[in-house]
Amino acid sequence: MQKRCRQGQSWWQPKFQGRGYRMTVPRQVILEVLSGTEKHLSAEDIYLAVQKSYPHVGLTTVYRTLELLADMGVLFKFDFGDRRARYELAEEFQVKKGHHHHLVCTRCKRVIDYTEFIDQEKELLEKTERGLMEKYDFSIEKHLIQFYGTCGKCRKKTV
Amino acid sequence: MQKRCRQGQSWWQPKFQGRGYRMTVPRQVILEVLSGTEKHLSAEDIYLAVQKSYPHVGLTTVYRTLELLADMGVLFKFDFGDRRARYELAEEFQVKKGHHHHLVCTRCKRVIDYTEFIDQEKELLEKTERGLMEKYDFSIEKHLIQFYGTCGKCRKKTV
DNA sequence: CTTGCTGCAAAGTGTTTGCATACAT
DNA sequence: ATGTATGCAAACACTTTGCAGCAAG
Repeated sequence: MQKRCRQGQSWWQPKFQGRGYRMTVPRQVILEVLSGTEKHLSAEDIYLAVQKSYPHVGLTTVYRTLELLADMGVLFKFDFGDRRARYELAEEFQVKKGHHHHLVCTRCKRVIDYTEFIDQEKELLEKTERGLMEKYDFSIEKHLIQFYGTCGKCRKKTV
Repeated sequence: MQKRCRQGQSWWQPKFQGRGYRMTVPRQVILEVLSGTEKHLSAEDIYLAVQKSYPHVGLTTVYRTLELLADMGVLFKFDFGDRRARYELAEEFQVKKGHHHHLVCTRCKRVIDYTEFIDQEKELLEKTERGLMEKYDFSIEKHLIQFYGTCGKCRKKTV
């Protein structure tokens, strides 16, 4: 019933203008796709999703937009070991997901987001970051925590 | 003065035989290269190092050996965002480095190994792993922790 | 009207695969 | 002797780049 509101000025409008970038239709659509999912989309996933409503948008534009957004810190690029980059909107722009880390199955490449233990982690991470910044003269912007292993399904499959 | 001992049966000999794999010269040389460095080598780095003493060894063999070793858990494959995979011998086979994590400069891609706070981390990680394994029916084999930011040099360079 | 953005096609790059030969066990 | 391992060349798959036209501010 409810149609997409594309004309409405969203939170990202000022983010772009501030840097001299332009807000265009392809960029808006890509941002909407990223906003509307909880999955870890690849560039091609995004391209295909965009194609449904805007068939003329090219894969190149998707790549260029993703790079731009990553540079702006609006989204993060992940490598889960399946050869293609995966993208996820940064927490502050995610409606559906909060701060979480990843659990990656090394066999089927499935990725589970988990939010447990985040609070204890957070405390330790902040302490660690402060220490590292001082010792190595490094300004830390983000962290990555991932656990690798085998999911239940895969363990049952191959004995 | 001291020449390399290649014929000596090393720790990896039984590792290979146990699985029906064969110990060959290229594999030994690749393992030696990995053992003798503290750096995070790419496949090509390793290939070039191997070439110095064994010019006939091909890049393909390097890739295949690295994949084999990664499957065996003898080495880990990392992605630091510079488009090529980096390899590091697992702790138990590393002479020079103990357990550590990585600090990655997103500009120059330099990687610093740090060992601070590892003990506190370890405790928390173990607790987290136990919790996650139970909740998600996931057998965790390893974890990855990386901090991203900008190193001192790069911060000074571009204002 | 200026300059950033786009699509297309082509090029690039790290990595993988097919196949005949060589070699470890 | 048997089947794994190797090297070469070619194929792959994801990503990037060049360029002329388009459009946002």
